[in-house]
Amino acid sequence: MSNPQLERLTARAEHVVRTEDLAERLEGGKPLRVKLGLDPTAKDVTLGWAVPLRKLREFQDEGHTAVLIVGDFTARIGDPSGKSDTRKQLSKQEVKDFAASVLDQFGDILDSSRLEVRYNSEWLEPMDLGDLLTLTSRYTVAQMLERDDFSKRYTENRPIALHEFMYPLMQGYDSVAVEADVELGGTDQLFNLLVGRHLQKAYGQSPQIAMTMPLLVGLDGVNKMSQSLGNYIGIREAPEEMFGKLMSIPDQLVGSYASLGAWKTEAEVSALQRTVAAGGPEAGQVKRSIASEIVATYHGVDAARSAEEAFDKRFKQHEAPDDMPEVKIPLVAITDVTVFLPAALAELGLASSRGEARRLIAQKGVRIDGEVVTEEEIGISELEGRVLQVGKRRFVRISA
RNA sequence: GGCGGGAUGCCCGAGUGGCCAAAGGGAGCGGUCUGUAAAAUCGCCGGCUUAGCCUUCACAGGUUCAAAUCCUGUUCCCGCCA
Repeated sequence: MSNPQLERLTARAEHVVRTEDLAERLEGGKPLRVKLGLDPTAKDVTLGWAVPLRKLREFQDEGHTAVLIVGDFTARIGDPSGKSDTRKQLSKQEVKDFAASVLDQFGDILDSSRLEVRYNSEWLEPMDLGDLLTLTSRYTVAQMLERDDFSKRYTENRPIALHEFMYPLMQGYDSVAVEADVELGGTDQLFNLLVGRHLQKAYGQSPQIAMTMPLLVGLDGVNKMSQSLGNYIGIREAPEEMFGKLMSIPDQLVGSYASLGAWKTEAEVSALQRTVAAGGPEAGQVKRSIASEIVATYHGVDAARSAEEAFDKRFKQHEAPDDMPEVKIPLVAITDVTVFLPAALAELGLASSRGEARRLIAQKGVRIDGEVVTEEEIGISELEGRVLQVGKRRFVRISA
Protein backbone atom coordinates (compact mmCIF):
# COMPACT_ATOMS: atom_id res chain seq x y z
CA MET A 1 0.00 0.00 0.00
CA SER A 2 1.50 3.25 -1.06
CA ASN A 3 -1.44 5.49 -0.38
CA PRO A 4 -1.02 6.85 3.15
CA GLN A 5 -4.67 7.78 3.48
CA LEU A 6 -5.66 4.26 2.54
CA GLU A 7 -3.26 2.93 5.09
CA ARG A 8 -4.66 5.07 7.88
CA LEU A 9 -8.22 4.24 7.00
CA THR A 10 -7.75 0.51 6.90
CA ALA A 11 -5.69 0.27 10.08
CA ARG A 12 -7.19 -2.08 12.69
CA ALA A 13 -9.88 -3.26 10.27
CA GLU A 14 -10.71 -6.94 10.28
CA HIS A 15 -12.04 -7.25 6.74
CA VAL A 16 -12.02 -4.81 3.85
CA VAL A 17 -14.05 -5.91 0.85
CA ARG A 18 -12.45 -4.82 -1.31
CA THR A 19 -9.34 -2.79 -0.56
CA GLU A 20 -8.68 -2.13 -4.26
CA ASP A 21 -12.12 -0.56 -4.64
CA LEU A 22 -11.47 1.68 -1.67
CA ALA A 23 -8.13 2.71 -3.10
CA GLU A 24 -9.78 3.53 -6.37
CA ARG A 25 -12.52 5.63 -4.84
CA LEU A 26 -10.06 7.52 -2.71
CA GLU A 27 -8.07 8.25 -5.87
CA GLY A 28 -11.23 9.72 -7.32
CA GLY A 29 -10.91 12.54 -4.82
CA LYS A 30 -14.60 12.88 -4.07
CA PRO A 31 -15.64 12.77 -0.42
CA LEU A 32 -16.98 9.32 0.26
CA ARG A 33 -20.29 8.55 1.91
CA VAL A 34 -19.44 6.30 4.82
CA LYS A 35 -22.40 4.53 6.31
CA LEU A 36 -22.76 3.22 9.80
CA GLY A 37 -25.95 1.65 11.02
CA LEU A 38 -27.08 2.54 14.47
CA ASP A 39 -29.24 0.02 16.11
CA PRO A 40 -31.34 1.84 18.70
CA THR A 41 -32.08 -1.07 20.97
CA ALA A 42 -30.20 0.02 24.07
CA LYS A 43 -29.55 3.36 25.63
CA ASP A 44 -25.81 3.44 26.19
CA VAL A 45 -22.92 3.58 23.81
CA THR A 46 -20.34 1.05 24.83
CA LEU A 47 -16.62 0.96 24.32
CA GLY A 48 -17.31 -1.78 21.81
CA TRP A 49 -19.59 0.43 19.85
CA ALA A 50 -17.00 3.14 19.99
CA VAL A 51 -14.66 1.09 17.81
CA PRO A 52 -16.47 1.54 14.47
CA LEU A 53 -17.44 5.02 15.58
CA ARG A 54 -13.86 6.07 15.95
CA LYS A 55 -13.12 4.55 12.59
CA LEU A 56 -15.93 6.62 11.19
CA ARG A 57 -14.42 9.68 12.82
CA GLU A 58 -11.15 8.91 11.04
CA PHE A 59 -13.01 8.98 7.76
CA GLN A 60 -14.52 12.32 8.71
CA ASP A 61 -11.10 13.67 9.57
CA GLU A 62 -9.98 12.78 6.07
CA GLY A 63 -12.82 14.85 4.67
CA HIS A 64 -15.43 12.17 4.09
CA THR A 65 -19.07 12.26 5.09
CA ALA A 66 -20.44 10.11 7.86
CA VAL A 67 -23.90 8.81 7.12
CA LEU A 68 -25.56 7.48 10.23
CA ILE A 69 -28.54 5.31 9.64
CA VAL A 70 -30.87 5.21 12.57
CA GLY A 71 -32.50 1.85 12.24
CA ASP A 72 -35.80 3.00 13.65
CA PHE A 73 -37.67 0.69 11.34
CA THR A 74 -35.32 -2.28 11.53
CA ALA A 75 -35.02 -2.05 15.31
CA ARG A 76 -38.58 -3.15 15.44
CA ILE A 77 -37.47 -6.45 13.95
CA GLY A 78 -34.29 -6.91 15.91
CA ASP A 79 -31.03 -7.80 14.24
CA PRO A 80 -30.48 -11.51 14.64
CA SER A 81 -26.71 -11.20 14.03
CA GLY A 82 -24.80 -13.37 16.40
CA LYS A 83 -27.93 -14.14 18.33
CA SER A 84 -29.15 -17.60 18.97
CA ASP A 85 -32.60 -16.41 19.83
CA THR A 86 -35.16 -14.25 18.19
CA ARG A 87 -34.82 -10.78 19.46
CA LYS A 88 -37.82 -9.12 20.97
CA GLN A 89 -39.50 -6.43 18.98
CA LEU A 90 -39.48 -2.94 20.36
CA SER A 91 -42.21 -0.36 20.33
CA LYS A 92 -41.90 2.87 18.38
CA GLN A 93 -41.52 4.90 21.53
CA GLU A 94 -38.77 2.71 22.95
CA VAL A 95 -36.86 2.97 19.72
CA LYS A 96 -37.24 6.72 19.67
CA ASP A 97 -35.91 7.09 23.20
CA PHE A 98 -32.97 4.83 22.59
CA ALA A 99 -32.13 6.60 19.35
CA ALA A 100 -32.12 10.00 21.02
CA SER A 101 -29.87 8.84 23.81
CA VAL A 102 -27.47 7.06 21.50
CA LEU A 103 -27.22 9.90 18.99
CA ASP A 104 -26.43 12.28 21.79
CA GLN A 105 -23.60 10.05 22.98
CA PHE A 106 -22.32 9.62 19.44
CA GLY A 107 -21.68 13.33 19.55
CA ASP A 108 -18.82 12.62 21.96
CA ILE A 109 -16.92 10.86 19.20
CA LEU A 110 -18.11 12.14 15.85
CA ASP A 111 -17.57 15.46 14.15
CA SER A 112 -21.00 16.97 13.76
CA SER A 113 -20.01 19.09 10.78
CA ARG A 114 -19.56 16.19 8.41
CA LEU A 115 -22.48 14.18 9.55
CA GLU A 116 -25.70 13.11 7.94
CA VAL A 117 -28.33 11.35 10.02
CA ARG A 118 -31.04 9.37 8.30
CA TYR A 119 -33.87 7.27 9.65
CA ASN A 120 -34.52 4.16 7.65
CA SER A 121 -38.25 4.34 8.18
CA GLU A 122 -37.97 7.14 5.60
CA TRP A 123 -37.64 4.61 2.78
CA LEU A 124 -38.66 1.34 4.40
CA GLU A 125 -42.01 2.42 5.71
CA PRO A 126 -43.46 3.50 2.36
CA MET A 127 -42.48 0.25 0.66
CA ASP A 128 -45.46 -1.69 -0.57
CA LEU A 129 -45.77 -5.38 -1.13
CA GLY A 130 -44.58 -5.02 -4.69
CA ASP A 131 -41.40 -3.26 -3.59
CA LEU A 132 -40.93 -5.89 -0.98
CA LEU A 133 -41.21 -8.66 -3.54
CA THR A 134 -38.65 -6.94 -5.75
CA LEU A 135 -36.32 -6.74 -2.81
CA THR A 136 -36.79 -10.28 -1.60
CA SER A 137 -36.41 -11.72 -5.08
CA ARG A 138 -32.76 -10.60 -5.07
CA TYR A 139 -31.75 -13.07 -2.44
CA THR A 140 -32.22 -16.80 -1.99
CA VAL A 141 -32.93 -18.93 1.02
CA ALA A 142 -29.67 -20.78 0.49
CA GLN A 143 -27.80 -17.49 0.53
CA MET A 144 -29.49 -16.53 3.77
CA LEU A 145 -28.67 -19.83 5.35
CA GLU A 146 -25.03 -19.26 4.58
CA ARG A 147 -25.05 -16.90 7.42
CA ASP A 148 -23.44 -18.53 10.37
CA ASP A 149 -26.03 -17.82 13.02
CA PHE A 150 -28.92 -18.77 10.77
CA SER A 151 -27.39 -22.05 9.72
CA LYS A 152 -26.48 -22.86 13.28
CA ARG A 153 -29.95 -22.22 14.53
CA TYR A 154 -31.36 -24.16 11.64
CA THR A 155 -29.26 -27.24 12.26
CA GLU A 156 -29.84 -27.02 15.99
CA ASN A 157 -33.59 -27.05 15.46
CA ARG A 158 -33.95 -23.62 16.94
CA PRO A 159 -36.56 -21.29 15.55
CA ILE A 160 -35.81 -18.73 12.90
CA ALA A 161 -38.75 -16.46 12.35
CA LEU A 162 -39.35 -15.54 8.75
CA HIS A 163 -39.11 -11.82 9.40
CA GLU A 164 -35.56 -12.27 10.60
CA PHE A 165 -34.54 -12.96 7.03
CA MET A 166 -35.73 -9.47 6.26
CA TYR A 167 -33.18 -7.81 8.47
CA PRO A 168 -30.12 -8.22 6.26
CA LEU A 169 -32.17 -7.25 3.24
CA MET A 170 -33.42 -4.08 4.84
CA GLN A 171 -30.01 -3.12 6.11
CA GLY A 172 -28.66 -3.79 2.65
CA TYR A 173 -31.37 -1.69 1.12
CA ASP A 174 -30.35 1.17 3.39
CA SER A 175 -27.09 1.25 1.47
CA VAL A 176 -29.01 1.55 -1.76
CA ALA A 177 -31.15 4.33 -0.34
CA VAL A 178 -28.24 6.47 0.84
CA GLU A 179 -25.87 5.44 -1.94
CA ALA A 180 -23.15 4.43 0.44
CA ASP A 181 -19.55 4.20 -0.75
CA VAL A 182 -18.36 2.45 2.36
CA GLU A 183 -20.17 0.71 5.17
CA LEU A 184 -18.63 0.12 8.56
CA GLY A 185 -19.61 -2.42 11.17
CA GLY A 186 -18.37 -5.01 13.60
CA THR A 187 -17.13 -8.33 12.26
CA ASP A 188 -20.50 -9.84 13.06
CA GLN A 189 -21.94 -7.47 10.48
CA LEU A 190 -19.91 -8.78 7.57
CA PHE A 191 -22.78 -10.77 6.11
CA ASN A 192 -25.16 -7.83 6.27
CA LEU A 193 -22.61 -5.51 4.72
CA LEU A 194 -22.09 -7.92 1.87
CA VAL A 195 -25.82 -8.12 1.29
CA GLY A 196 -25.61 -4.36 0.86
CA ARG A 197 -23.02 -4.80 -1.88
CA HIS A 198 -25.16 -7.39 -3.58
CA LEU A 199 -28.28 -5.25 -3.48
CA GLN A 200 -26.51 -2.13 -4.68
CA LYS A 201 -25.39 -4.05 -7.72
CA ALA A 202 -28.90 -5.35 -8.23
CA TYR A 203 -30.22 -1.79 -8.11
CA GLY A 204 -27.61 -0.54 -10.54
CA GLN A 205 -25.19 1.11 -8.14
CA SER A 206 -21.55 0.35 -7.70
CA PRO A 207 -21.15 -1.80 -4.62
CA GLN A 208 -20.01 -0.29 -1.38
CA ILE A 209 -16.78 -1.20 0.32
CA ALA A 210 -17.52 -3.33 3.38
CA MET A 211 -15.19 -2.65 6.27
CA THR A 212 -15.50 -4.47 9.55
CA MET A 213 -13.80 -3.73 12.82
CA PRO A 214 -12.82 -6.35 15.37
CA LEU A 215 -15.29 -6.88 18.17
CA LEU A 216 -14.22 -5.81 21.58
CA VAL A 217 -14.55 -8.64 24.07
CA GLY A 218 -16.51 -7.71 27.17
CA LEU A 219 -15.52 -7.75 30.83
CA ASP A 220 -16.23 -11.45 31.15
CA GLY A 221 -13.33 -12.09 28.79
CA VAL A 222 -15.41 -14.35 26.60
CA ASN A 223 -18.33 -12.70 24.91
CA LYS A 224 -18.63 -9.70 22.70
CA MET A 225 -19.21 -6.56 24.72
CA SER A 226 -22.92 -5.98 24.77
CA GLN A 227 -25.51 -4.34 26.89
CA SER A 228 -27.78 -7.32 26.94
CA LEU A 229 -25.00 -9.38 28.50
CA GLY A 230 -24.13 -6.67 30.98
CA ASN A 231 -20.43 -7.11 30.34
CA TYR A 232 -19.89 -3.63 29.05
CA ILE A 233 -18.35 -0.27 29.75
CA GLY A 234 -20.34 2.74 28.59
CA ILE A 235 -18.51 5.76 27.23
CA ARG A 236 -20.49 8.01 29.55
CA GLU A 237 -19.76 6.02 32.68
CA ALA A 238 -18.16 7.81 35.59
CA PRO A 239 -14.35 7.89 35.37
CA GLU A 240 -13.86 5.89 38.50
CA GLU A 241 -16.31 3.23 37.44
CA MET A 242 -14.70 3.06 34.03
CA PHE A 243 -11.23 2.74 35.44
CA GLY A 244 -12.27 0.00 37.84
CA LYS A 245 -13.99 -1.98 35.14
CA LEU A 246 -10.99 -1.66 32.89
CA MET A 247 -8.76 -2.94 35.66
CA SER A 248 -10.98 -5.97 35.95
CA ILE A 249 -10.53 -7.20 32.41
CA PRO A 250 -8.57 -10.42 32.10
CA ASP A 251 -4.89 -9.88 31.35
CA GLN A 252 -5.15 -11.54 27.94
CA LEU A 253 -7.48 -8.80 26.84
CA VAL A 254 -5.12 -5.93 27.55
CA GLY A 255 -3.75 -6.09 24.03
CA SER A 256 -7.08 -5.76 22.33
CA TYR A 257 -8.16 -2.97 24.66
CA ALA A 258 -4.89 -1.22 23.91
CA SER A 259 -5.64 -1.43 20.22
CA LEU A 260 -9.40 -0.88 20.13
CA GLY A 261 -9.81 1.17 23.27
CA ALA A 262 -6.64 3.20 23.62
CA TRP A 263 -6.14 3.18 19.85
CA LYS A 264 -2.54 2.06 20.09
CA THR A 265 -0.68 1.12 16.94
CA GLU A 266 0.05 -2.46 16.09
CA ALA A 267 3.69 -2.14 17.10
CA GLU A 268 2.84 -0.59 20.45
CA VAL A 269 0.26 -3.25 21.12
CA SER A 270 2.60 -6.15 20.60
CA ALA A 271 5.18 -4.57 22.90
CA LEU A 272 2.55 -4.09 25.60
CA GLN A 273 1.33 -7.62 25.18
CA ARG A 274 4.80 -9.00 25.76
CA THR A 275 5.06 -7.08 29.00
CA VAL A 276 1.72 -8.32 30.25
CA ALA A 277 2.52 -11.89 29.33
CA ALA A 278 5.70 -11.67 31.41
CA GLY A 279 3.56 -10.96 34.48
CA GLY A 280 4.66 -9.23 37.64
CA PRO A 281 4.15 -5.62 38.66
CA GLU A 282 5.04 -4.36 35.19
CA ALA A 283 2.01 -6.17 33.83
CA GLY A 284 -0.21 -4.35 36.28
CA GLN A 285 1.45 -1.12 35.25
CA VAL A 286 0.59 -1.70 31.62
CA LYS A 287 -3.03 -2.45 32.41
CA ARG A 288 -3.15 0.66 34.51
CA SER A 289 -1.81 2.91 31.80
CA ILE A 290 -4.19 1.52 29.21
CA ALA A 291 -7.12 1.93 31.59
CA SER A 292 -6.04 5.45 32.36
CA GLU A 293 -5.69 6.37 28.69
CA ILE A 294 -9.11 5.08 27.85
CA VAL A 295 -10.67 7.01 30.70
CA ALA A 296 -8.78 10.10 29.56
CA THR A 297 -10.19 9.72 26.05
CA TYR A 298 -13.70 10.22 27.33
CA HIS A 299 -13.21 12.29 30.47
CA GLY A 300 -9.89 14.07 30.09
CA VAL A 301 -6.54 13.48 31.74
CA ASP A 302 -7.37 15.04 35.07
CA ALA A 303 -10.41 12.89 35.62
CA ALA A 304 -8.38 9.85 34.64
CA ARG A 305 -5.72 10.69 37.17
CA SER A 306 -8.13 11.14 40.02
CA ALA A 307 -9.97 7.97 39.06
CA GLU A 308 -6.71 6.11 39.34
CA GLU A 309 -5.98 7.67 42.71
CA ALA A 310 -9.41 6.78 44.00
CA PHE A 311 -8.90 3.25 42.79
CA ASP A 312 -5.62 2.89 44.66
CA LYS A 313 -7.08 4.33 47.77
CA ARG A 314 -9.87 1.87 47.79
CA PHE A 315 -8.23 -1.28 46.57
CA LYS A 316 -4.61 -0.94 47.56
CA GLN A 317 -4.95 0.93 50.83
CA HIS A 318 -8.46 -0.36 51.46
CA GLU A 319 -9.67 3.05 52.49
CA ALA A 320 -13.16 4.37 52.19
CA PRO A 321 -13.79 6.64 49.22
CA ASP A 322 -14.07 10.39 49.71
CA ASP A 323 -17.67 10.71 48.83
CA MET A 324 -20.37 8.18 49.37
CA PRO A 325 -24.09 8.33 49.66
CA GLU A 326 -25.41 9.31 53.06
CA VAL A 327 -28.41 7.36 54.23
CA LYS A 328 -30.67 7.03 57.22
CA ILE A 329 -31.22 3.77 59.06
CA PRO A 330 -34.43 2.34 57.63
CA LEU A 331 -37.20 2.44 60.21
CA VAL A 332 -38.25 -1.16 59.64
CA ALA A 333 -34.87 -2.31 60.88
CA ILE A 334 -35.08 -0.46 64.16
CA THR A 335 -36.50 -1.84 67.37
CA ASP A 336 -36.00 0.36 70.44
CA VAL A 337 -32.30 1.08 70.58
CA THR A 338 -31.07 -1.70 68.34
CA VAL A 339 -30.86 -2.21 64.64
CA PHE A 340 -31.49 -5.52 62.91
CA LEU A 341 -28.69 -5.29 60.41
CA PRO A 342 -29.91 -7.80 57.77
CA ALA A 343 -33.11 -5.80 57.41
CA ALA A 344 -31.17 -2.55 57.18
CA LEU A 345 -28.80 -3.89 54.51
CA ALA A 346 -31.63 -5.29 52.43
CA GLU A 347 -33.65 -2.11 52.76
CA LEU A 348 -30.69 0.03 51.73
CA GLY A 349 -30.11 -2.09 48.64
CA LEU A 350 -26.74 -3.26 49.91
CA ALA A 351 -28.02 -6.83 49.80
CA SER A 352 -30.74 -8.31 47.64
CA SER A 353 -32.57 -9.94 50.53
CA ARG A 354 -32.29 -10.30 54.26
CA GLY A 355 -30.98 -13.81 53.80
CA GLU A 356 -28.31 -12.49 51.49
CA ALA A 357 -27.42 -9.90 54.11
CA ARG A 358 -27.10 -12.57 56.78
CA ARG A 359 -24.77 -14.49 54.56
CA LEU A 360 -22.68 -11.41 53.97
CA ILE A 361 -22.35 -10.90 57.70
CA ALA A 362 -21.51 -14.56 58.25
CA GLN A 363 -18.88 -14.32 55.56
CA LYS A 364 -17.24 -11.28 57.08
CA GLY A 365 -18.33 -9.12 54.20
CA VAL A 366 -19.84 -6.34 56.26
CA ARG A 367 -17.84 -3.69 58.08
CA ILE A 368 -18.55 -0.64 60.16
CA ASP A 369 -15.77 1.91 60.05
CA GLY A 370 -13.53 -0.83 58.72
CA GLU A 371 -14.27 -3.26 61.54
CA VAL A 372 -15.82 -6.58 60.57
CA VAL A 373 -19.33 -6.97 61.91
CA THR A 374 -20.18 -10.31 63.50
CA GLU A 375 -23.56 -9.54 65.10
CA GLU A 376 -26.84 -9.22 63.31
CA GLU A 377 -28.28 -7.05 66.00
CA ILE A 378 -26.39 -3.94 66.96
CA GLY A 379 -27.05 -0.77 68.91
CA ILE A 380 -28.18 2.29 66.98
CA SER A 381 -25.34 4.28 68.45
CA GLU A 382 -22.84 1.86 66.95
CA LEU A 383 -24.15 2.70 63.52
CA GLU A 384 -25.01 6.37 63.52
CA GLY A 385 -22.42 8.57 61.88
CA ARG A 386 -20.33 5.60 60.80
CA VAL A 387 -19.37 4.16 57.45
CA LEU A 388 -21.15 0.97 56.57
CA GLN A 389 -19.34 -1.15 54.03
CA VAL A 390 -20.38 -4.25 52.12
CA GLY A 391 -17.69 -6.10 50.22
CA LYS A 392 -14.91 -4.03 48.78
CA ARG A 393 -16.95 -1.68 46.73
CA ARG A 394 -20.16 -0.68 48.39
CA PHE A 395 -19.96 2.11 50.95
CA VAL A 396 -22.60 4.15 52.64
CA ARG A 397 -22.43 6.75 55.38
CA ILE A 398 -25.10 6.45 58.03
CA SER A 399 -26.41 9.82 59.05
CA ALA A 400 -26.35 10.61 62.75
C1' G B 1 -53.78 -31.41 8.74
C1' G B 2 -51.39 -36.17 10.95
C1' C B 3 -47.67 -38.16 14.32
C1' G B 4 -43.92 -37.54 17.91
C1' G B 5 -40.89 -34.66 21.48
C1' G B 6 -40.56 -30.75 25.05
C1' A B 7 -41.46 -26.52 29.01
C1' U B 8 -37.06 -27.24 35.89
C1' G B 9 -34.09 -21.84 39.96
C1' C B 10 -30.59 -15.45 36.58
C1' C B 11 -28.76 -18.82 32.17
C1' C B 12 -27.53 -23.92 30.57
C1' G B 13 -28.95 -28.48 32.41
C1' A B 14 -29.74 -33.40 35.67
C1' G B 15 -33.77 -35.38 38.14
C1' U B 16 -39.44 -39.69 36.14
C1' G B 17 -43.65 -40.95 43.40
C1' G B 18 -40.79 -40.09 49.43
C1' C B 19 -33.53 -39.69 50.65
C1' C B 20 -35.74 -32.66 46.54
C1' A B 21 -35.31 -26.09 48.13
C1' A B 22 -34.03 -29.95 43.62
C1' A B 23 -27.13 -32.74 40.96
C1' G B 24 -23.48 -30.36 37.77
C1' G B 25 -21.71 -26.09 35.05
C1' G B 26 -21.83 -20.80 34.00
C1' A B 27 -22.97 -16.00 35.81
C1' G B 28 -23.25 -13.32 40.40
C1' C B 29 -21.72 -12.38 45.53
C1' G B 30 -18.29 -12.74 49.98
C1' G B 31 -13.36 -14.17 52.28
C1' U B 32 -8.06 -14.91 51.51
C1' C B 33 -4.11 -13.64 48.49
C1' U B 34 -2.28 -10.15 44.86
C1' G B 35 0.26 -5.58 40.23
C1' U B 36 -5.71 -5.35 39.85
C1' A B 37 -12.76 -5.06 40.56
C1' A B 38 -6.86 -10.12 36.91
C1' A B 39 -5.49 -15.10 38.10
C1' A B 40 -5.54 -18.64 41.97
C1' U B 41 -8.10 -20.44 46.20
C1' C B 42 -12.03 -21.23 49.95
C1' G B 43 -17.14 -20.33 50.73
C1' C B 44 -22.23 -18.65 49.57
C1' C B 45 -25.92 -18.59 45.97
C1' G B 46 -35.51 -19.18 46.72
C1' G B 47 -37.70 -16.37 51.02
C1' C B 48 -37.94 -15.75 56.26
C1' U B 49 -34.63 -12.50 63.11
C1' U B 50 -33.37 -19.90 60.12
C1' A B 51 -31.74 -26.49 64.99
C1' G B 52 -37.43 -24.51 62.23
C1' C B 53 -41.05 -22.46 59.01
C1' C B 54 -43.01 -20.67 54.18
C1' U B 55 -43.44 -20.49 48.70
C1' U B 56 -41.24 -23.00 44.11
C1' C B 57 -39.93 -27.22 38.90
C1' A B 58 -45.20 -23.48 32.13
C1' C B 59 -50.72 -22.77 33.88
C1' A B 60 -55.39 -24.92 36.08
C1' G B 61 -57.46 -29.05 38.27
C1' G B 62 -57.07 -34.32 40.05
C1' U B 63 -54.95 -39.21 42.14
C1' U B 64 -51.92 -40.34 46.66
C1' C B 65 -50.35 -40.58 53.57
C1' A B 66 -46.63 -38.22 50.00
C1' A B 67 -46.00 -35.22 43.20
C1' A B 68 -40.84 -31.57 39.65
C1' U B 69 -41.98 -36.76 39.00
C1' C B 70 -48.60 -40.16 37.81
C1' C B 71 -53.64 -38.54 35.38
C1' U B 72 -56.87 -34.67 32.80
C1' G B 73 -57.31 -30.07 30.49
C1' U B 74 -54.97 -25.33 28.80
C1' U B 75 -51.03 -22.32 26.78
C1' C B 76 -46.44 -21.98 24.34
C1' C B 77 -42.17 -24.22 21.73
C1' C B 78 -39.54 -27.93 18.53
C1' G B 79 -39.19 -31.89 14.93
C1' C B 80 -40.89 -35.35 11.16
C1' C B 81 -44.55 -36.35 7.38
C1' A B 82 -48.04 -33.63 4.20
